[in-house]
Amino acid sequence: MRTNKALTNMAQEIDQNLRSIRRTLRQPVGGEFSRSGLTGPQRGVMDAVVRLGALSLKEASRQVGLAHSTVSGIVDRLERQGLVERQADKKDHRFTLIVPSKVVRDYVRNTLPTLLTNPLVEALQRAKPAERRAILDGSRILRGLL
Amino acid sequence: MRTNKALTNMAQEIDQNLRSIRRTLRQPVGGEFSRSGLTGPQRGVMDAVVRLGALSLKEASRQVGLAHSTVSGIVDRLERQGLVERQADKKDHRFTLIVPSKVVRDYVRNTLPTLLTNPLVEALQRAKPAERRAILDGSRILRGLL
DNA sequence: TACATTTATGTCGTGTACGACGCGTCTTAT
DNA sequence: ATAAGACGCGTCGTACACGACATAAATGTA
Repeated sequence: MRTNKALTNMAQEIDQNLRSIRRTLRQPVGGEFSRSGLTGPQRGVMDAVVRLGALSLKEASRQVGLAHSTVSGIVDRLERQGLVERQADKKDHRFTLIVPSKVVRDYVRNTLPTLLTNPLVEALQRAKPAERRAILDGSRILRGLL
Repeated sequence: MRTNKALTNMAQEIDQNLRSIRRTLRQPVGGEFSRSGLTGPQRGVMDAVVRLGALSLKEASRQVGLAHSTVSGIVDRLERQGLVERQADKKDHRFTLIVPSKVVRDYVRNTLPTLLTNPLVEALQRAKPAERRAILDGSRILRGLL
């Protein structure tokens, strides 16, 4: 089976690439806001919280595509850094609303646009249109196959 | 900036796709060998160990593309399951050789080819040639840009 | 109304994943 | 020959990441 050998090699390279990509994206970014050293997932949650103003854990989990238990931990750490607060929902006591802290609200009020400094977005900006398509298509196809 | 908005959306979808892919690949696979429930990374290390017979932690780390501290932990767990053993290198005492346990050696002796059941390889087998290229290219380009 | 079911959180256990640090070991320059 | 540096490994602290479970609250049903 010559084909299988080739596929195995291809799989190996794809695996390496994915790992490398993931590692880079997980890195804390140094963009104005994240002076405090936000990690990738933390930035994702902060982004959703700022964008939507206030959201439940469930909703946050949906927004970032992670299990609610994972997001719960991330919010724990963001809370410890004073970037978000947890509030019980007045209407439905099952919900915990995650809201940006005063510091963050003030910051965003003054310098909104800076939030977009995401390594992935930056990479896409550097990319040629054809490259963007290639990346998007590749990720879509692989995901579909799995 | 209309372009930025589009890029942000694209980044978001790519991020989702990558996450979904990663999640699937990390899943324990159910293929003969992994009756004991090996996880993805564990399978990766086992694969390298079986393929090369014996290798240092450094080499294993290079093979799977993970930090040595990460691989050390993985080997810990494989060791606990009796799948590999650690041996001090006779020549150079700095090295720890990771070798397959007797059980594994016997198993491999009898049914070698079954090792290749990797979800990524399976996905590639299902894929059309053009799709394979798309996946490979996409991952290469994105990695290059980061 | 009383009770079962659903729903949203939180917590726990396990397994990655990394960088920093310390220790023992080898190599090399003096 | 030995002191200085490089090297490999193990461990620690931190942060994901998930599923399973427990809890509390809302909703549906008899």
